[in-house]
Amino acid sequence: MTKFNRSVERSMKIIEVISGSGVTSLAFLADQTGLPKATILRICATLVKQRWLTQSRSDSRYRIGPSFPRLSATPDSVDAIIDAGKSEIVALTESTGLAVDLAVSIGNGRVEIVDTTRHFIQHGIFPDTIGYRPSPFRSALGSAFLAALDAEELTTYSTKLAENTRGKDREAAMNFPKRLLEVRKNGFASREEAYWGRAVDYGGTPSAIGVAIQADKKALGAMSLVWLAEKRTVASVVEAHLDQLSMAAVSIGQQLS
Amino acid sequence: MTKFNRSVERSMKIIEVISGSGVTSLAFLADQTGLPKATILRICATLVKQRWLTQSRSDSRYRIGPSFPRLSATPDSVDAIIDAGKSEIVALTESTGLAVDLAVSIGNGRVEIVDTTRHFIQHGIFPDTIGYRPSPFRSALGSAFLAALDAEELTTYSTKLAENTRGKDREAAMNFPKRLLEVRKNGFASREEAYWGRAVDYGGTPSAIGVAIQADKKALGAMSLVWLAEKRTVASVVEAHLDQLSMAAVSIGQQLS
DNA sequence: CATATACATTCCACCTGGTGAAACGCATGC
DNA sequence: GCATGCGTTTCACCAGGTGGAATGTATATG
Repeated sequence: MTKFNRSVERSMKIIEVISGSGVTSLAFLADQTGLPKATILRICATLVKQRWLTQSRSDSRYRIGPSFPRLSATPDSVDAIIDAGKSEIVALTESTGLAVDLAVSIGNGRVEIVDTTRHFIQHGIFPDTIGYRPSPFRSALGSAFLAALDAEELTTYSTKLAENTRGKDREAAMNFPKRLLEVRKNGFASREEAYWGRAVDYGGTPSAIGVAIQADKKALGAMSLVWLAEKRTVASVVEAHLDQLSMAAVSIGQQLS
Repeated sequence: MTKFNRSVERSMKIIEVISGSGVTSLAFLADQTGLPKATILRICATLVKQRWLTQSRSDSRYRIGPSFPRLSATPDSVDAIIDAGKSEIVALTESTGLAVDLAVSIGNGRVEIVDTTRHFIQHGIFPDTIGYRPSPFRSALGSAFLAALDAEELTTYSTKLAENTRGKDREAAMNFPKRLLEVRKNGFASREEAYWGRAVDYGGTPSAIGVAIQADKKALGAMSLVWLAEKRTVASVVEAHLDQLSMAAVSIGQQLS
C-alpha cells in the first residue's frame, strides 16, 4: 500500500481554507484546520517563500500569492516586480519614514497594488491595500502609470477607461490630458486632493506622490509614497523625497531588463 | 528564524512541473525535480487522494485534478461598485450608527468584502474584513447575494458550492432552499446565529442583515449592516434601518446601470 | 498614556513520520 | 526470449517535523 504524506495533506488543507475564505489570519487557519499554530506557521512560511501565498506586512495575514499555479498564466514580470520591489520599498520607507505602495499593470491601463509598507501605527493610514486597484485618473499610482505609457497605448486605453467611468471619475477623465502634461513635466503624479477611493480611507485621507516603473522604456507598474494628508504638504515631500522615490523606481526597472 | 517544511517544498515543485507541462509521468517528474521516485510517488498519491491531481487509468500519468483551487480573476465591475458604494456606505453608517460592509461578486456564487465602515464604530466588531470571503450559506452577505441570483445561475452555483464545503457549511448548504425562500420573502438575509466568521476570539458575536446589489436585474454584490449581537436584536434593526439599507443598495445599483 | 488582550512568533525536547536505495513486477519492443 | 524502462513496494534508519509553552507585538479602550 502506498503511504501518504501528512505534511502535504496539511498544506492542502491550509491552501483550501485560504483560497475559500480570502484573506485569513493564522488564528483563523488554526481554528478551521484544527492544527497547532506552530505547524501552520511553518507550512505557511514555506508557501510564502515560493510566493504561493503572500503575507501582509502590517498584520501578517495570508492570501493567495502571485506564483500560485493558475490556469491562465500571469506574466512573469508581475512576479519579478514584486520580488525586486520588496527590498526597495522597505528601504524607501526606512529612509523617508513614509509608507510606500507598489503596483503592477493589469493590462487595461490600470494597476493593482501588490505590496505595501503601510503600517497603521506608524503612518496613520489604512494599511490593508493589497489587491486594490486605484483610480487611473485620480490616484497617484494610476496616473503615474498612465503618463508613462507610450502614445499608442495611451490612446487605446484612456478612451476605453473614460467610457466605463461615471461621476467624479468621469470628470477626472475629461481633465486628464491637462494632468498628463503636468505629470510628465514634474516627473511625478500626485493624488487628487481630498480624493478618497474607499470608505476605509474616509476620515484619514491620504496624500501620495507616484512614479512609474519601467523596463526597456515599457511601463510595467508604479510606486508611490503615501502619508496622512494633514501631516505634510505634497510640496514638502517632493522637496525632501522625490529623488529617492524616482531612484528606487529606476532601480526596480533595471532589475527587470 | 522560522523553519520551512521540506515535504511542502517538494510538493510545490512537483505541482509546478505538472501545471507547467500538462500531463506528466513519474519518470519525467523525477528527472525535472531531481527527487527519488518513491518520494514523488508518495506525494503524488497524497495529491491524487484529495483530487488536486488525477491519474490516468491506463498509464498512470498525472495531470491537474478537479479539486485543485482555481482562482477567479477580479472583474472590472469591482472598481465601479467600490466607487459607487463608498459614499453610500459612509452615509448609511452616519445615519444608522451601525457598521456597513460592501461585497462584490467574484464568480462561482461567492462574494468578497471590498470596503467597510467598521473602523468608524467604537467597541467595534472585528475590524479587518477587507478581502474576506464570507460563507455563501451562513453569512448575511453571502446568502443575500445567492438569493438574488436568477434560477439558472443559482442551480449551477449552489450544487457546485455544496460539493466543496465541509462541516457546518455543508449543513447550511443542505438547508439553504428553505432559507432562500425566507430571504426572498423578507427582503433581506441575516447571519446564521452560530456563524463566527473569521475572528476566532475577538470581542462579541456580530449580527448582520444583508441585501443584494443589482444592476439591470443582475446581482453584482451585496451590502450589510453589522452590529454586536448583544446590543440589539435583528428585529429592531430591521424595523429601524432595513429601508435605508435597501435604498442604499438600489441607489448603488442605479449608478451602475 | 497605561493597561488589557488577542494574535503572531520563537523555542526546544521528543519521537514519529518521512526517506530513498534496492528489490520487485509488469509491460513493451527488438 | 531477453533487454529495457517504467511504476510500485519494501524496510531499516534517523533527519525532520512536531506542538505545548514561553515570549514578542500590535491594537483597543478608559
